[in-house]
Amino acid sequence: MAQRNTLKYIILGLINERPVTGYELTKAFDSDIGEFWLAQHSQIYPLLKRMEHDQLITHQLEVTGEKLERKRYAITPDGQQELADWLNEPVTKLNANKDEFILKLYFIRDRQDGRLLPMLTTQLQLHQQKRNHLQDQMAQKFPDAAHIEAYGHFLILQHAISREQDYCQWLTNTISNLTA
Amino acid sequence: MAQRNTLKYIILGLINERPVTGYELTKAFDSDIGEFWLAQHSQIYPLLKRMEHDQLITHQLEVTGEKLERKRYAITPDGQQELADWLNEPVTKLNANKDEFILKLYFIRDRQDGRLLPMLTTQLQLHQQKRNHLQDQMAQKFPDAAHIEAYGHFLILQHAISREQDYCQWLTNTISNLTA
DNA sequence: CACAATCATGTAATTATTTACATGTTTTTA
DNA sequence: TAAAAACATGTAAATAATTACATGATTGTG
Repeated sequence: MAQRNTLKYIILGLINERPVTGYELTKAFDSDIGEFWLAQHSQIYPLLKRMEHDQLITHQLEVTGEKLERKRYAITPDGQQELADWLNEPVTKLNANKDEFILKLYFIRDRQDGRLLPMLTTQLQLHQQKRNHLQDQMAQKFPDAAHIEAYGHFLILQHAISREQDYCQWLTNTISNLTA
Repeated sequence: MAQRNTLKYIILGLINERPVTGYELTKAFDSDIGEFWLAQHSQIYPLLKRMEHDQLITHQLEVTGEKLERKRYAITPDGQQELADWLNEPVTKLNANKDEFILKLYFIRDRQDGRLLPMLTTQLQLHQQKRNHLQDQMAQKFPDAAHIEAYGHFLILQHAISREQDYCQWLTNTISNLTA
């Protein structure tokens, strides 16, 4: 999916919260934000370079120990403007939820097909794991429901949990219909 | 997202059901399968050519009227084998659900932010529309719950509806929390 | 202290995907 | 019957994304 520039805006958003390194940005996709977008370091580093060239961000070198260098990127006013423009632009079309399991399922026409049950149970395990992990994240990051700092972050985590819960429920129902 | 070959397998699966043209394959992504993967004709036609070269499919020319030619592709035994291999290979990792709206939401830290409510209501409308459309599809394609031909197709449509329902519910709850 | 894991940053090659360019036919509708 | 919509198939150029190649430093652990 060559989605127009989305990664650039995610990076702007993350850098806007606080100055970060390419390594930290890469890590961000292991966490909650990774539920809704993915990127590898090999995509991130060249993009940071381009964004700095376009004067959306700047960096400052940091050194740990003798030699280990790190570039900590900060957002510029131009970068903040572009981030704001993106945020203000309404989202009028929905992305496809790419899901390889669902596609395989589509091609299984026979309710009696022996592949169905193992596929569904494997998938249920995966989504239960994911749901549990997200619930742990919620407990860890938002222990006090009365004091939520990053409201958007809270909302998307809540949404991810709800989505996984729904996915698990559908799988569970399907399995029980099948085994009935 | 350069997802390994998924489109190839989707095409094999669709051609396996019945011989189809590139145009029909393109159209398939406007319908239910498009909830879980997307492709344009500019990706499909060259891929069909490559797949025929790899002897996974063959085509037969059809003519309508005087000149309008159409290539109707059929699957070969090699193609069927590759499709079966793909179907039997367990899906062990989940795709990210790319969602640009959710990403924007992530960066809105303040519960009082004026952009929040319009974003949420716009998004609710989109997902309600999608849910309604999918429900219409369900009624049209599977009018008789007792006689379901393509069980996998039925399941993924059910899942898509459930997903949209959950999305709408979450948005509705969020909006009502916000306006309370 | 040796080894493993993690930190840290890049580039190259390949593949996937989108957007734009390009052309012509047939069917439907006003 | 003229125009619009849908049918039908392709290629080219650009962008996005993955996988592999490449290197080295620091920290934690046994």
